[in-house]
Order: sequence, then C-alpha cells, then structure tokens
Amino acid sequence: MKIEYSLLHTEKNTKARLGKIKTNYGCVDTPMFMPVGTRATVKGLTPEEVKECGSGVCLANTYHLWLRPGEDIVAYCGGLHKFMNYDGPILTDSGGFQVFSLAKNKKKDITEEGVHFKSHIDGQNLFLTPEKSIDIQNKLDSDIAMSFDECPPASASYEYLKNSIERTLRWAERGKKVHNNKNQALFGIVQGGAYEDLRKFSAIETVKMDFDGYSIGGVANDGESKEDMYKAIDYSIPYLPENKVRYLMGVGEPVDILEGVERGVDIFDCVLPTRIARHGQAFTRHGKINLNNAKFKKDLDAIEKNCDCYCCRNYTRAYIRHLLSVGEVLGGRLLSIHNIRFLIRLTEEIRIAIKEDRFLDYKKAFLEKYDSKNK
RNA sequence: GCGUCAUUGGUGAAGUGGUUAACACGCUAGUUUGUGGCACUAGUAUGCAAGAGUUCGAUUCUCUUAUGGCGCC
Repeated sequence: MKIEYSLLHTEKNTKARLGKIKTNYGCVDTPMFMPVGTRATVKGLTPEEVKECGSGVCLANTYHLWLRPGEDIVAYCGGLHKFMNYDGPILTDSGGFQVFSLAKNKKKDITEEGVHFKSHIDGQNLFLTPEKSIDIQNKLDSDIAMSFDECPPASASYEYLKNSIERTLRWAERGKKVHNNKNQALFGIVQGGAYEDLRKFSAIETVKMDFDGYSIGGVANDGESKEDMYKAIDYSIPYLPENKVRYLMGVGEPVDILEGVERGVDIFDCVLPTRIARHGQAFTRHGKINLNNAKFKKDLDAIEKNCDCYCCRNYTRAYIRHLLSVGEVLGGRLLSIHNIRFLIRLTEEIRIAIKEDRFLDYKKAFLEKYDSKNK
C-alpha cells in the first residue's frame, strides 16, 4: 500500500490538526518533525539513535543518492530501508531544492525539459528531469516521494514565479505519469511565493492531479521574511484537501513549527537541528545556546535539565564544550541527538495540546519562555 | 670571561625610519530553515625585551642592561 492519512481531530480555536499516517513501515502521529538524512544517514547518528529521538520519518535526498552511490546500487542493496538499516518510513526529496541552490543561471539552466546543474562533487554537467527524479525515487524505494519542482528564491518576481509555478505543475504531471512504485506515495508541491493568487492557483491545480499528500514549498529560503513564510502557508492551506497530509518543506525553527501547526500543517523537516549541532549550538526552552561559548567551560548541568534525550541524561555542558573545542565528532553527535529530540518533543507536546484544544495556550507559554533569551 | 647572533600578540611568525604592525593558527562572539561545503561572518598587539640617545618622526639607527642560542678561552 501507499500511505493512509487519517485526520483525528482539528483543534477548536485554530486550524491545528491531529492525525495519523499509516505506512508500510509503521504508523506515525502528526504534527511531526522529520530529521534530514541527505545521503542516507542522519549525519553522525545510527538509525537506532534516530529512532530513540522519537523520530517517525526520516528524509533522504534524491540528488545526492543519484550521484553517489547511484539509485541502481541502492536498489541492488535492497532499497533505501535495507541499505541504511532504517525500518521506519523514509521520505525522499526530489532534488528540487538543489535546482534552487545549484543551478547558477536560472534562466539558462532551468528549461521546460529539466534542469542543468553542475555536480557539487566534481563539477560535471548534470541534467535532471521530472521523469528522472521520479524514476530514481522509485528505485530508492522510499515511502514518500516528492514531485520534482522548482524552488524559486524568495526574491523572485511575480512574473518569474507565475511562469515557474506553471512549469512546476507540468513537471508534476509528467512525474505522476511515470511514477510506478506501488508501495510509494507521491506528493505534489505548491509554490507561488508570498502571492495569494499564485498560491491559490498552484494549490488548486496541484490538488486536481490527486496526489497522496501535498507540500508547501519555496519557503524558508534566501532570506525570506517570516511574514512571507506565514503568508505562503495561509494562502495555500485553504485549497488543500482535509483528508491528505500537508507538509511544509524545510521548516524549521521551533517558532515556525508552531506557526505552521497553527495554520494546519502536519509535517515538517529541517536540517537545522543537525547542522547547528555540528556548529556547536543547541535548542533549549529558552532559545538557542552556543556550546562553544567560554561560559560553559565549567558548566556541570545538562544542556537542558528536564530533557529526556540520551545526551542530556548522560553528559554535561562542560564535556560537550570540550568535545567541540578539540574537534571530536562526538560533540556534534550528542548535540544532534539533543536537537532532534528537542524538536520531536515539541511536536509531541503540540499533539497533546491539540488533543486538549489548548494549542494557543501552549504556543504562548512556549514562546514566552523561548523569546526570553535568544531566538 | 670574550666574541657573535637574536629578542615582535596566546602561539608560529612577516615587516618598515613616517597614515590603522602582514599572514596563519588559537581565542572571542555571531550566522545557519526541502544540507555541495564541521562552513561562513566579524572581533582579537595603543604596541615590536627594558631603559636612554640620534631624528621633525623609531618597532626599524646608536648605546646600556636583561634573557636566550652559538663559538672561543
């Protein structure tokens, strides 16, 4: 089977939704956060550690796995689950984001047929099409595949966006046509920047194609303001069906997860918890802290006193600071575990709050604490 | 004891008689939102062993002292 989403409850005062997704690799509750494992690994962590964080779904990336080791190798090794030894659900991104980050000359490199890239590894010229992206994802055998879209920068003009979302719709159609993995869901992606009519058009047309779930894309990039991000969600959600999952791509910060949930988003993914971890930073209830800071040299507390993650149960800030300062990989590993657990715990608490129809109170309490120090 | 060469920030060091003493590391802080990049950005010696002199001006020249390396008795 593909996936099955059931909407269990909509919060009384907001659009926040409690739901459940059934997959071939188990059930997951929504709202939820998915850690990113671009190259078939959540950087530094074993699948057991990822699962211990409470993670339901894990991400992997079509573009990266296409280059190395290649989708045929992954297929030969039994598909992504077996290959990376992860028995939970896996979602693959389509490579659309790499169009955004790697195609240097948007006008020249992005054609109707597909997108020209330069490999970030050796600079060789690559060409990715909707058909190719879906074919790779079929072979990777993830549980959820994403349509190949263009993720335009926030600075894109109305005119550019208009053409872009029309092309993304045609790409979605082409991808859907060749998608042939019976065990894999395929999601459509809504684009349109912060323009109400473009989001509406993109959403309505994407929904017409009847995907297994829908994403809101093109947010949280290129210095986009938070207001624009929230607008993008607000303008897209009303046109998405109630009985399908809604995925806000690439988000993110605790604040944005709360704002997304309030607006009716079910799932999130973001590199932030693992990336900032490798750079020494940790999420806490009071905001982010930087464990590189000298003030933690003799700090014998856990990163967070009441956190139940493996890191906080066993290690002090002083020790983690030491690991970071001498460049030991364990520092980043422990912080990754903490940060992933932090976001997943946030979604766990959000689910309870939705169930009890007190999401706004929960959000307010969280933000009051979180804003009190650092953002 | 004599001669000789050195002495620049936390470290390794570049450099010049004249505006803000290069660079690297380290250190300090910040950034990071569908991960190309444990990356990026910024700050970090009011002073060039100490003192005196020459000079309009000295970290740069001269002398004395201190410390250290090397050589000779």
